[in-house]
Amino acid sequence: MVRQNIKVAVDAVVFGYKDKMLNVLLIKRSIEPFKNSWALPGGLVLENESLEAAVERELKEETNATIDYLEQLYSFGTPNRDPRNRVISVTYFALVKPEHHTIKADTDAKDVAWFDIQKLPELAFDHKTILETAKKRLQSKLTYEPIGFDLLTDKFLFSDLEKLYMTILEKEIDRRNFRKKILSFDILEELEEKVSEGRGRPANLFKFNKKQYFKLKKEGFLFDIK
Amino acid sequence: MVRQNIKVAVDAVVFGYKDKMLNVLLIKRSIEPFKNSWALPGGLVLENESLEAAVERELKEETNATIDYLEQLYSFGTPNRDPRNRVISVTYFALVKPEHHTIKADTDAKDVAWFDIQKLPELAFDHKTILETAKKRLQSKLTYEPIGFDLLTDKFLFSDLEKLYMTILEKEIDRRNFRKKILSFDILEELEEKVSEGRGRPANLFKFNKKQYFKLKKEGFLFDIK
DNA sequence: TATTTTGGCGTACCATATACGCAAAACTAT
DNA sequence: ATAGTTTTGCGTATATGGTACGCCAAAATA
Repeated sequence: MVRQNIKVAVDAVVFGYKDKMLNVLLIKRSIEPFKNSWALPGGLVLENESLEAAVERELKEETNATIDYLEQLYSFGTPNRDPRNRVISVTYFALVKPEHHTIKADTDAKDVAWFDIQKLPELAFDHKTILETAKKRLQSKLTYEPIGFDLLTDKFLFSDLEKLYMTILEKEIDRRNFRKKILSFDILEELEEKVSEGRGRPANLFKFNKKQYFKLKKEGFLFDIK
Repeated sequence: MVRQNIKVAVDAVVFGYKDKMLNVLLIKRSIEPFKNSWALPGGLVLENESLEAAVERELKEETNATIDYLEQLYSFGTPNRDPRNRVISVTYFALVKPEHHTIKADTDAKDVAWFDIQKLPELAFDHKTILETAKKRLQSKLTYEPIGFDLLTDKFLFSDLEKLYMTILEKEIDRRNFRKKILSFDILEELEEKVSEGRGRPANLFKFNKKQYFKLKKEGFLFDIK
């Protein structure tokens, strides 16, 4: 076999929806290169570990995060993306619900933090590119798969869902048409509970019915929000 | 840095549209493991070569193919997908126009061949899975990007395009509505030339206007065929 | 000359997207 | 209290685009 000394790493772009803004989970590097820079969580794959297992392990080790959605994003392999060695990185795209937003609560949390996607610091390596790729994936996927629910609490208000879509897609959405469309899919469960948020008419809580969604999907239903 | 001995390979699923059927380019393995099995073209990435350069080099070496469209597909990294070593494969998705269908014409061609996707032989490693992933990508991408033209000759008949869509999407398409839709996009150039194919009324030749497509895309146009 | 085959244009209908009016239920200020 | 404001939730009208399909033209074949 040809002599080859390329290392294989995994990196993850972990999105969370916090304070009505899209956030990303970053870690502060404690070693060179890019010491003290912020970077995506990740690291080298172990000898006998699948790629997915590697991401999950790194996220657990570095951020203690609980992941609600995970999928492969893209592989980055430009020869000099890491100044030390040739490293190709298989990147992943992850979503975290608000109930899992507390990260590294057990140890000191100064080296891992959520960043509003609008106010990002300089990132190590080519992580800026990776993050932009992930953002595009999130935006397009939001329109044809119900992944928005993996960024909200189990019980949520319709206005939350609507604001999430507007924030991530960066455009205005007509409240009434959006509601009509989503409800027509018949994948939400309307709960009895009502919530009053200070002002305005109290709203009903909803729950995403995953089971129902997969049933409909199998029958040919396509989730589709313009 | 952690000790790690994982090899990095690239493999390509190369599609061609031949005899009104979707074809894939395969090579016959001359060494173990899977000696004499058919497999996707590919091989290990060289130390200082980008992933794309590696695919292009392997395709050139193994098949002498000229590629008209290339994009990354997915990375496969299950620990035991290669019985020898841990190998992760970054796979690519490629399209070849009919004018570039002749492969390995300069040497003996017995170890590389086009296969009708409906009549595939057994494939080495996890290449069957990779091919299925690629086929799904082709089917979905065909509906939202004008990649069908990279499977046709520069000048083509409308009926060719229509048959290509029906073949790849595996469904009937209404001739008249399909024509109306595509023409409404204003990305085709109607040539003066007419072609008579034996029987029936002679048809006009068309050309895909790539420049015009990118201009419209930049202005917000979305290619979309149901 | 009649028939078959493929090309090309046009129209009618139906589903869905989009725009937007309005009342109910809470809070706030006077 | 009462009027004004905010947010929720439902409904309707209209525009747009998908889909079904009729029809004729032009060439080859029988």
